[in-house]
Amino acid sequence: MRADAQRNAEKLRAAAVELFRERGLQVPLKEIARRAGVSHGTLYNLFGSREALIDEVVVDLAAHRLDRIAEQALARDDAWGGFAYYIEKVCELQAVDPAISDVVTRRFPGAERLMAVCDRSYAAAARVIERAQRAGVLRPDFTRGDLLFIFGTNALLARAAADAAPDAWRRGVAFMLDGLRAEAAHPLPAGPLTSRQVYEVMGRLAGAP
Amino acid sequence: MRADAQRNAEKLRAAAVELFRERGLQVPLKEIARRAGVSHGTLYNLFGSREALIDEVVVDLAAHRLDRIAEQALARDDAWGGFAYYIEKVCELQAVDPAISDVVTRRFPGAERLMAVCDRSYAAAARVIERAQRAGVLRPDFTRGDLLFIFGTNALLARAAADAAPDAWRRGVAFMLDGLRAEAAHPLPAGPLTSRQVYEVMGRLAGAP
DNA sequence: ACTCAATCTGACCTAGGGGTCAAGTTGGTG
DNA sequence: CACCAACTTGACCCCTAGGTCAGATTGAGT
Repeated sequence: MRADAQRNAEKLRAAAVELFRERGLQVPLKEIARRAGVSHGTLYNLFGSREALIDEVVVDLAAHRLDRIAEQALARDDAWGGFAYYIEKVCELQAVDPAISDVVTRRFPGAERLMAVCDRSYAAAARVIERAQRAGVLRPDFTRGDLLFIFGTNALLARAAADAAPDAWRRGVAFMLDGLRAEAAHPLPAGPLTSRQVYEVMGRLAGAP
Repeated sequence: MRADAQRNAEKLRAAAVELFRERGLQVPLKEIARRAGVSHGTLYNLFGSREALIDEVVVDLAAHRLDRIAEQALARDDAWGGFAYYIEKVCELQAVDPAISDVVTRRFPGAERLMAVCDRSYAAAARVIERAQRAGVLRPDFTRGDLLFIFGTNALLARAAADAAPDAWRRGVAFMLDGLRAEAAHPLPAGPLTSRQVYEVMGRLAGAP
């Protein structure tokens, strides 16, 4: 790779990470190129697709932060505190960083590394949930799919409120958490979804056809 | 108004109500014209704007249904049952009818009659909430703004899940309701929003710039 | 049946995003 | 320093959606 290409790739990565974190993973690629000060043709030359760019620029960032949250959640003594910590921190991350919000929420089938991170994070979430359920503090009818829907809707709310009321999401999450405690549980009106269904719904929630 | 114009207006209203209820209030106007079998120019001639079309076609429908739900909620003896009924039924309506979902959610400043319906419905919701709070069954820190956010996020989830899992929204709403009971309440991490903030956020939640 | 205003149509304009590629520019090697 | 492959550019294509308007058409009054 020639030196100028190297430089341009670096400028593009920097611009991409900025814009992704400001406005989410769907920012127009042309705008990234504009901020980087290169032609959008160059962006396509060097990366080929949005997914490839995301894979290079966002994945490690997201992986690191999500792993850390799961780790700290599991490190807490009380299972409920760990569960609540996990949900709150992930939601906070979503509110603060639209890029990560989209990682949690959106399905990008083209971004392989990103999908791997999602899977790992999902597995960690499952551990947090199971621990809380075994301890009898989290309602037993709560599933990983329900967790994803919480994140999915929180992502949308937090983004919508980012300017006008940056903490608005906290109230919704708090209500939800109070409803997830084992002692608050009343029977659910509908059974759990298959992971196929969850996948479908998450895709559409984030703007698929 | 000439007879052919009358006929076309009728065809357009019929097509609009169909498409609005199938896919929400943002369906392309050209598609409505196509289904009505007229040119989109005619649609602009006869109605002028999307808001005007909505005002003619959706408002009464929505008003009637929303009023009925509020009425029946208030007719119930137990305040909690009434509150839960109200939320469940509105959310169900959102799941079943994307047009009404958008009425509840979206701000259409151009549609005067629609805004009036929203206000009336909002006032009815306030009565349901207050009654439940006075009875001590609904947590006292719950506000009308929180209710709108529930509807706003439910609208998005229900629409995303419409095909793959038509009842998915029920679980989320049930968790939420369990968290809204007075006896489930733990202190909230953030204070209530001003109505200005709620208005802003709802606007963006439904896709404003 | 004639006339003309009311009405309809569809080509055309805007703006925006995704994506491609011929032609021009330039890094770096012999 | 000359040369060529690597690289960059921006004009161009696609599409979707909103919106306008000159000219063709047609309802209905006489």
